[in-house]
Amino acid sequence: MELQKLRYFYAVAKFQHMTKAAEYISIAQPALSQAIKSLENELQVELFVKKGRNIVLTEYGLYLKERLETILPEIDSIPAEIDKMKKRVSKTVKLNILAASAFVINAIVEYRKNHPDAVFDFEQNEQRTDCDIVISTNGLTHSSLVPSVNRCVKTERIYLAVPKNSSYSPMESIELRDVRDEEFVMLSNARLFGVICNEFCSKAGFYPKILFESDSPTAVQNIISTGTGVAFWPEYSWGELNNDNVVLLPVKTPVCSRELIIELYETLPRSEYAEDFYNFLLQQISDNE
Amino acid sequence: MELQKLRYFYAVAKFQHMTKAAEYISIAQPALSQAIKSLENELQVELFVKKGRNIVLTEYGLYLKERLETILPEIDSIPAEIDKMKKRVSKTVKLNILAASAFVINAIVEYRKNHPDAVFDFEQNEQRTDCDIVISTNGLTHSSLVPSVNRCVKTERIYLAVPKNSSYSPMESIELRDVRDEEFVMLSNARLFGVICNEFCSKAGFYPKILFESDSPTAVQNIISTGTGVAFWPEYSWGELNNDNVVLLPVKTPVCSRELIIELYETLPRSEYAEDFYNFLLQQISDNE
DNA sequence: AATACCGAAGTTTTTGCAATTCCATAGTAG
DNA sequence: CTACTATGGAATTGCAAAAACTTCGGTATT
Repeated sequence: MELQKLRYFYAVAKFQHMTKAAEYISIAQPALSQAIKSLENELQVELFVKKGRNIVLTEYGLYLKERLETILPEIDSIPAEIDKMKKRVSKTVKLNILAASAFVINAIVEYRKNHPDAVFDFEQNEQRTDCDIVISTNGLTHSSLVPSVNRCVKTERIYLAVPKNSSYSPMESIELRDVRDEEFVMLSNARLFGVICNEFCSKAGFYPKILFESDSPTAVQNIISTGTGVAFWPEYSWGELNNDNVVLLPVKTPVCSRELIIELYETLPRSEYAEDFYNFLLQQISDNE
Repeated sequence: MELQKLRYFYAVAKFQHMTKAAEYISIAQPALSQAIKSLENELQVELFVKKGRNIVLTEYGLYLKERLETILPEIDSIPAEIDKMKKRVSKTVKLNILAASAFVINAIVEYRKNHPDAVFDFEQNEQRTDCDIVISTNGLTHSSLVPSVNRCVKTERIYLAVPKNSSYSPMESIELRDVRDEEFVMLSNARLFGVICNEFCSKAGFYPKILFESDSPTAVQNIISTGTGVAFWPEYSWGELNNDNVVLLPVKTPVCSRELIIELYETLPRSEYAEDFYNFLLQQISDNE
């Protein structure tokens, strides 16, 4: 019961005519006769009977034809579907964003304005290695099996966000130890960022009092803007800060920054937009400076 | 996209392991590798990727596997279904009953008491030629393409049915012309039988007055039994007459009879019960005598 | 005479196997 | 902790068997 024979059979069943069917599928007529006979042999059933010098379907042949009526289109749709998938996949950029997710999300939104057919597969997974673009930081040990084809290390300054109505807001910059008694808002799930910030504080000689641990930069903004606390705010990672009630102050000492590592990989299948989006990301960072 | 390759692929997809799959489907591992590669080539897509020293499905492979999950069982069910059909068909006796249908129906009911799995395909169609058993009469021109393997011609006497309360009922037999003024009940749809009966009357020198034309022997019985008419009643064709209000009289002149021709054919596929039922039919006629 | 299916012989393509190679992991010793 | 070795597992190559096609000729139907 090979598929080809079933297709042959189906053609003959439709034409009810060997020669025409053979012509249709572009093989010699004896080959077709043989194929049908071998199929009949396999099923141990007559599929056609001679009627005059033509042939007609038997009860069994009719049944087989009806079954094939649904099965063959089903099978034929597979290559087409896979082709569609291929197209979609080639337009997909696989991202592994271990840091600076909000920044990348903004970049994606911006990028799609000019490339509306681009698709982004966005993950945060230290294990995953088969991505086009990985963004990590100096605290992370993301080890890919293959070397990146391009790699950019960007120093990201980390500001102190203070409420506008606080006494700090008019300052140009600040010493971190000056806010040692303030209450801090920290990101809970961005643990790595939390670790770094704690290190800053310990360099400044204090251990921060935690007012609130939140999941989202937005929540951090909201809490700061109530005037009840301060927070560290990374230059790029959380996107632009556009809240009139919060002010970002550079920290004089200690040096508050971290390294953003943006890597481009050659994946298979080749992603059409990967390299272009990589360059777009770097440009976005430059524009922010 | 041959079915075999798809099956091979499916095995590999299930095992996620070439060698094990090759063992499972009983071919050598290189053959399997080649088959998969050729499938990948046809679809222009990688179906597996190496992971360490094993292989795992790609996105495309996963999709193909899921599709096959429904398609393969669908195809595999076909031979089984055809086998079932074959069994059923072999137990079917194809009848073409151009005369004596009631008689045959009784025989079928009787026969199935001893052969409950026998199936009867009962038709009345002068065109149809691929039947196991054909019953016709001397007035019919049923011409099959092949000669019958067995043939039995039986003379069927045709009685005159009269009401029990009529003056004819005590007689042993009757001259047809004696009932020339009676009103007749004729079968309308059994046109051939009607023709014969009209011939009998014309031989007897009269044209019968028609009281009623009916479709069913039962209706004929009912009408006769009201005492309002007489009718011709074939010896076998309409089954036994068991009605206390009607009496069957042999007709002395003209000779009232017709020939029942019962033929057995060799059909393909071979019907298991055809010959046996043929003999049963003949025996039923003998028993009636 | 024309149409249409079937059969036989020869050729090409596909499929399968065996031996081998290549690669990645795991184990082991210095 | 590095390096050498063993092992598991897939890919490559070369060759044999089987399947599928083609051409040519045959036979039956109209």
